[in-house]
Amino acid sequence: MPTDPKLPFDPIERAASIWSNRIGESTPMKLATSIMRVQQLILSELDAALRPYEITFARYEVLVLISFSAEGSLPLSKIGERLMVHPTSVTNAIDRLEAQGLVKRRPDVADRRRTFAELTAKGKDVMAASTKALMSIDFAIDGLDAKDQEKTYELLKALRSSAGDF
Amino acid sequence: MPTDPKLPFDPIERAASIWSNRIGESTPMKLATSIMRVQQLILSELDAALRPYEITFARYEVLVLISFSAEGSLPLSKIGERLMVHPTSVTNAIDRLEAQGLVKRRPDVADRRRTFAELTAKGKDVMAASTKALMSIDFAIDGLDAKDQEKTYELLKALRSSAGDF
DNA sequence: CTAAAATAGTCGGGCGTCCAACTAATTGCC
DNA sequence: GGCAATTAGTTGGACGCCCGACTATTTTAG
Repeated sequence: MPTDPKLPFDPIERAASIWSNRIGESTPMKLATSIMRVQQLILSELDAALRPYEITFARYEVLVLISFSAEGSLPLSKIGERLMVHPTSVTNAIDRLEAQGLVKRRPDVADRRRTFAELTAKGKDVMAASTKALMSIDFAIDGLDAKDQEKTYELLKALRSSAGDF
Repeated sequence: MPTDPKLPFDPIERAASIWSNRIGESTPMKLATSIMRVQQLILSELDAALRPYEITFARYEVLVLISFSAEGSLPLSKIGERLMVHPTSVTNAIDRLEAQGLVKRRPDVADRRRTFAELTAKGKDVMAASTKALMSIDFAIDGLDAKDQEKTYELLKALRSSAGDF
């Protein structure tokens, strides 16, 4: 496997160093891939627990968020802001939830650009039942004790805030 | 917001407890959502750094993995196994990489079920250049010092292994 | 008071991930 | 040896996420 002589390093060696743990070096890429893998694990568990209710974790979050609101409804933009997802992702989620009869769109008469989303009776039922299901699963996160969970959370919080994520 | 009397708890209160930090309680869901957010942040940074090379981090990982192999090629099944993704994700990634001329499929004459993927010259060039790019970005992970990175990694490793992820 | 800028939401398209189902080929077992 | 079980890869479809572009409305500035 010949190395391009123009390059200031051996690409193979360099790439290998991303994942291999060179003594005394920090290995950000190793951590990055680990985070991605853990995320995949957790999301898969959550989605599996929610499958009987025919919703995903993404949609579950939307349901919970709406039910939180004082008035029982939320403008779509607020949802996107709180969940930190793109506006189009909110449109997509609300589309599906509405098609399932769990959520209803309601225009804002005060500001006609805005649209509220509110739970239907069925939406509230599904939210309650799926919350119960989520509480009872044996969670990957539970592999850590409460103290380590807290420690991990604090480390990730530091990471996020230094990345400008509030 | 009336609560369904059939339910053994107030769904709204219960759901709220997922995210709010009740004193002295472990909050696995809070950690779960934090992990998902961090993953999103990191992946977005990596993909942005790779955009000039017209590849994503998912495809970058495939390139690196193939270049690692002793023979310079890898059966698709091995790629999926190492990256811990579904076989269809590998097919998808290799399809795109092949369409870009970065990878070539080669049938295995010994076992005709299998297909090897190997880098083209262009694939090697892109791998080298994009690796260089990834090395030079200011990474969200760098918000933690080397010691905290290691600590986080160890915590996540414990989490993964207890979830049966090897 | 009007024109420019900002905000809210949607549509179309690209990408990655998974699942179910299917074909082809190889292994294993009786 | 021959048929069942396993393995490798693909196809089609569902979902979530983002981006760019676009419409409609409201704010803001001159």
